[in-house]
Amino acid sequence: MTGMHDGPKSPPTLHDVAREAGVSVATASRALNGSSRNVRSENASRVRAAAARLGYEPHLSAQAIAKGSTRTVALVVRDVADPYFSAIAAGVTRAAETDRLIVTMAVADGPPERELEIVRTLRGQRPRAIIVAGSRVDGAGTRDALIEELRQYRTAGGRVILISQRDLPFATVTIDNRGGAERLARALLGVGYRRFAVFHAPASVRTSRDRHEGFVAGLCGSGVPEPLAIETGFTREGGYEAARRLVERGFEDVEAVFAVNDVMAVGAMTAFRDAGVVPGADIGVAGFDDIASAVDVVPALTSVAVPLREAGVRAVLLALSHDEEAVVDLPTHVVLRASTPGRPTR
Amino acid sequence: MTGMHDGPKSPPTLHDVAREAGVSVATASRALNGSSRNVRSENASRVRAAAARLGYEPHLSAQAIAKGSTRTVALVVRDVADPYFSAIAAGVTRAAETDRLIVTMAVADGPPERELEIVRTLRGQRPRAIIVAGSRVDGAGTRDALIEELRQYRTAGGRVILISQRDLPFATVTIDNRGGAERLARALLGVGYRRFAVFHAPASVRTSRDRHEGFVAGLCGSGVPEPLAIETGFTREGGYEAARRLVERGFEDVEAVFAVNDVMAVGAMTAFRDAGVVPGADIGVAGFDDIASAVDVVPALTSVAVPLREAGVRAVLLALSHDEEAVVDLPTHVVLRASTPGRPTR
DNA sequence: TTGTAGGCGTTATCAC
DNA sequence: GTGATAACGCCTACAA
Repeated sequence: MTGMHDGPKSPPTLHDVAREAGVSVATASRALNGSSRNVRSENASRVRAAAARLGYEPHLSAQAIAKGSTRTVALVVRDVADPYFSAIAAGVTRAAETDRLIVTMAVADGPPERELEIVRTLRGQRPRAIIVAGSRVDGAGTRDALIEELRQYRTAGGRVILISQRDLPFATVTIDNRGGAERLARALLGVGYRRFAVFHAPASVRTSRDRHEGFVAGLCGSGVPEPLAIETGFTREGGYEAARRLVERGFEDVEAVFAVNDVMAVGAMTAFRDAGVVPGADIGVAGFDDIASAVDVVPALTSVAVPLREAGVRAVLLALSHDEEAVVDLPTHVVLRASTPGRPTR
Repeated sequence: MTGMHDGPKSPPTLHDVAREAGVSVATASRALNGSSRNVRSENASRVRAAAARLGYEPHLSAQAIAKGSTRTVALVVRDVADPYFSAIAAGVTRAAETDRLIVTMAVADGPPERELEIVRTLRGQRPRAIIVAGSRVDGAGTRDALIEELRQYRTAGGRVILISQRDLPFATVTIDNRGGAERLARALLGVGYRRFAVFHAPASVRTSRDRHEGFVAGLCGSGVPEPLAIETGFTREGGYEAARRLVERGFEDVEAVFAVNDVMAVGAMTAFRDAGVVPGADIGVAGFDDIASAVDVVPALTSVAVPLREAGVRAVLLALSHDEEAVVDLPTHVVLRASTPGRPTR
């Protein structure tokens, strides 16, 4: 019996491995991680064997401080559970894995100041890159502070990648929100709708604003009236609420609604149904994002497909590149489905 | 002009802060992190001011190696984009934030060996805890290796938390899959269904097996025939596929199907519709998990609600506790909706 | 209360 | 090729 109460044995160190293999730490280090070639192959295998026997795993923090750099990428999202962000996160983790990067995740839901605070503490990790998805960098006074914080991080050698619109001096993966919404408007005009409502979030949500503006732009010159704008939350409940309000107001001739994202659109469809209005038949509904469930909802939701996963992947690629202000533009495309069967052009 | 090509200035260190404040590193360290009280308040504020001026942020890796412990929690999931896992992840990040923990995320989709490999490299981070959600620890030969790996990690002072079934000697957050499925079966019997099909994943997926078994158990003694079991993938496509097969086989009298998770159920409903079979009316459909969209799908999906977010929160709490094999049992409850309006008991 | 010095686990620089 | 040894940025006795 070797002792019944050993307590937490601390993990084996490189030192232990070296001793076990009968070589110096330097050699052990080289055999396991270093530029490999310069160690006698017999010793190399001795070391590897010893490492395996001991269950040695290099202490990443120690490596980080010795090498002066980490293999960590920090991802900031507003809500992991939201399909929009989780799709991006999936892309990020996927790409990170192939490049042996570690992904740390921070959630910035609270107020905008919170986002600033998060980025600040994130810097403590000394990540190779900070990827900010869907920030409300737009928000008032904190905006400048956040930019300053990110800039400082960058001059300290970090990479900043934004997934949003290209309006900040950082590498950015943009999603063609404006263009997509514009094309969606044209497509809806094409199937005969003439009178629209737009369910949008407050103007501080840049994504919402861009999609809204794009939609209006797409209607331009068609001679149809300005769409009815209803402001609400950027969430499923927001969409539900807005639809309820539209019903209460008696529709005001609206034939189709464009909700600036799919979860809002889905919420709206449910609200319509709850009010006895049949989406698709009584009123057209379109969203944006083309989330997975768009196709399983009834009627299937017309939307604008956004390569979210791809955005995550590209963000990591940008993180690895060295182009400080590179911009990757991701296309979006309209997907017409049963929720907008169209109206006869009278 | 101070030089136009400064290059990446490395981030300020505690040393810099100390110098700027005119004190020793030790004092600076104490003022910023240490037991605080024992430093003259004037010096303390000097240091804090200097830190703020320089934009200093402590190097977490350095702290980790100096203190011999991190504030990191590693989360292993099978797919971030899956609402099941993203809900758990949301809970984990939420709880981690209130405890100022850093969450790193790893995705274990590939083969089971991949999971082993991931846990191994995760150990390199020396995280306080490794939380494994929905692992297929069941899978054959790698199972023992994985257990051994986790055990090793634990004896090295790490905490292991599993979110799954309680069949491994580690702290576990359990979800009452069996019980939930059992009660679901009874509820469906209660509204009059008598002939069932179960869409389930291969037996190696423990969650699927438990729900399947629970459902069968719930039927027990009611005199209804053994449900028709159709094996398929644990995904939306799997559900679609299974439904298609059931339709092809002419239903064999099946009045309601139980898909072992909601995304499968949703896929199944779409498949039924595509085949001209109206879910709810022509055939009952029930799922498990009660994902957010269950209520927006048509007809609204009968399901078993699982406190996924809560599971994530509790996992972090367990990570902070010191009970090595604690078990937290999370209840599930049946939610009957329009997808199972019931059949007359003839 | 403050500073000095040693140590944490690695890597990198030098001699050998 | 290999082995001492000095970093890396921080914390923490210990001493002053």
